[in-house]
Amino acid sequence: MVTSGTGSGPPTIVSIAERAGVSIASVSRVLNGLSARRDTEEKVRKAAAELGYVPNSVARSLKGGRTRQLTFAMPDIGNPVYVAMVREIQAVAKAAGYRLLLHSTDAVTEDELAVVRSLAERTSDGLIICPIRITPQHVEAIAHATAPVVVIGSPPPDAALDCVQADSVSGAQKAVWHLADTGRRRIAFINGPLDTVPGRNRDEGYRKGLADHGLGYDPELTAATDFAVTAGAAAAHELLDRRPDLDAIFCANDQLALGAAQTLHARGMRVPEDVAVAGMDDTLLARAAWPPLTSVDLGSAERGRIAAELLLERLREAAEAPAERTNSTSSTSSTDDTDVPPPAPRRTTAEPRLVVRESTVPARSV
Amino acid sequence: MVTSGTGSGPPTIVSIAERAGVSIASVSRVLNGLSARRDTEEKVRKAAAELGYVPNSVARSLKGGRTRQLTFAMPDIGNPVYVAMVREIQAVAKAAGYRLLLHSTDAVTEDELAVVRSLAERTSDGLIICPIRITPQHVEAIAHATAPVVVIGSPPPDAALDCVQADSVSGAQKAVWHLADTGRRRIAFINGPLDTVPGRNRDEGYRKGLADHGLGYDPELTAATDFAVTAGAAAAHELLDRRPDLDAIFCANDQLALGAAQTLHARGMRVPEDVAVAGMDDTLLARAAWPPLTSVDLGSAERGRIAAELLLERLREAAEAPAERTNSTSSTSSTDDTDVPPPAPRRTTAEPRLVVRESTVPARSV
DNA sequence: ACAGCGACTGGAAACGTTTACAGATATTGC
DNA sequence: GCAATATCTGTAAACGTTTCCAGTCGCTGT
Repeated sequence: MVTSGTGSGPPTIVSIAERAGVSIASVSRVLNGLSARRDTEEKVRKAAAELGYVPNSVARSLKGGRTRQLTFAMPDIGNPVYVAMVREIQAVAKAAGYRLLLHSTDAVTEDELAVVRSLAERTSDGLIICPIRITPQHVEAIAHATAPVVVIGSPPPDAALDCVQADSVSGAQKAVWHLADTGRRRIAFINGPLDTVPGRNRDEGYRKGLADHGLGYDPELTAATDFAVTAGAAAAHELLDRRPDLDAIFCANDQLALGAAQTLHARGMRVPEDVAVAGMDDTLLARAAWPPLTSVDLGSAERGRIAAELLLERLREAAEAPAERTNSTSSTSSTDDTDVPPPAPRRTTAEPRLVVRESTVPARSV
Repeated sequence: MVTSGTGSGPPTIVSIAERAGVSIASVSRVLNGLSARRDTEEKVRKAAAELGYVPNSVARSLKGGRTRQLTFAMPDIGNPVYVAMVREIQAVAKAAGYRLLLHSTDAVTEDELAVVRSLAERTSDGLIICPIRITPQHVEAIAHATAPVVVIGSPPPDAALDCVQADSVSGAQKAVWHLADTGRRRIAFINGPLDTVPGRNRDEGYRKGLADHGLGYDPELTAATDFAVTAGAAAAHELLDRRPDLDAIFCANDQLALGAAQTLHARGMRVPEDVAVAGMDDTLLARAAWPPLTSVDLGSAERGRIAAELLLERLREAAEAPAERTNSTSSTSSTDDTDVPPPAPRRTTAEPRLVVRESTVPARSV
């Protein structure tokens, strides 16, 4: 079917126009489904089919100002939490006819900012970004971005950004409640870095959870480290050395919990009989572990989906109200520096969900 | 810094040219580092900085014919094997200044073919594709693709495609050797679907491995199912019902192995004392399981990296030898239908690597 | 001071589309 | 059969860049 065109290179509407004996305008119209005379349409379709024509999306983007591409930037694709997001975002984007550009920032702030700024290159129509820390520079950059941006994470409350948050405070709280409810009293906590939003929030939830059940906060029962399996294993050793009497370990994510569980196994302690273990994020690791880990689903998948939908909505809005500033009268509105009439930033929060498995509650039926 | 340009819209080289009082050609040259008079360069840089200019990559692509984008298409981003690939590909692409487009095909053949064909839209400069099954249509489509394609997988031997293969035959074989070497005699096998390339190859490796050790092939010891945790658990139940005396279960991937291990736990059998378990792919699941799973690393990460490097090399080649057909003399070469002088397709195979963990060999030191 | 030369610059075309506009047909009503 | 109209078509401009080709400028050597 693919007959080479008149000249070199792939077929264009020009080749089609020549072969069909019509103008390029007619070709374009037919191919875009606008009305045309019967025989014109036939000639064009025939020529296009014979040449194996496929429209050049770059040229189309240049003319139309839209690339039909979205970008998702996250710290590390190796982390199952982000995988869940990618998956949902990809699905939503695909359904809406958008391609998805993936960007790994390796949790480097400079990189994250670069991604936001690169929107000015007009490589993609919008961005979903999942920053590990949200600095004032992030807020600044995102607020002035050239295209819609949705943040997955928790910017400071005064930042006027579209975002989809996890409620890790009440997530952690729920986990602690569950542990306390099932009779645990000396609940240790292995957290990630305290200078990150998730780290701080989980710490807060842990303390609240304890307080709700009249349990005291004991610094000896807590450890802060990296969000990684080996770090979890090491921290668990430390905690057990310090407080051999602990009866539960709550971990700020599943990786840490996995490490903790492995340490317990290695020390010959039974989970959950001797020590209960709970994690967070409810990744596939939680189901993979033995015993399967109780974990708090912070809704990664849901957040990804919501973020993608929100972004698409912003794009729709932008398409309807083109960002023209009508200089109708004189400069009545003296606010000349803020150039966008901001469309009420939206904050959504995904509700955390506790998923109880056998790492905290012994299986009833074998 | 971002002063709004003369007209509306984002700054372009035209705005810069106006502001600097030079031609757009000079602006382009300065911005691309070509030689210019001292004061011209200064004027241009100053104007560009004041306007906050960022080059429009779409226009650039249209002119240059390159998008600086690569596409990776795989069945399902949820699968850790593909995550490993994405990660490596993203890293290589990023280092070379390419963006990465991600495409989930959901293992639908039609979708895979569509991705290959969509290269004609010139949305990306090259494609890495990981088809679940490779049909003649795949081969056909890839051979005639408008841009370089690298296949991760095993096309039929006569297909002239660039590809990076896993050697799952000898991978499976190695696993069986290991089980036999450590004293197992009744080695069961839980496989994935037999009508896929991986399924067939792993079956072959299993049989070879048994034969190498003088063990007979017993259909009662094998099961074929889906590549999923629950499927693995169910299959293990079946096998144990049928042959309670089995002393090892080799699984065609980690998910299946995980399911099998869970079934063993649930039945109160010890791993590895009663039954050894081994998986394949060496995903993070293998490390997450308890006991950690012995697994065969088929080199997903490595294959991703190699595929990306190979693709980049093809792109370099294509850039150097532009696909011009010089009609110098008359049609001496009568081969008129094959339009590309094919540059010797390259087949690479990643060497499988057995990773021994405690699911087959008891830990020595506690 | 002038020819000759080199370095730099600006005009214009090109990449492949979409689309406003005006001009050319075909259709309708009488 | 003719005017009025509706429908369709072609020309040309535009999107933002890079790059070819002449042309201009300033410099060197004499």
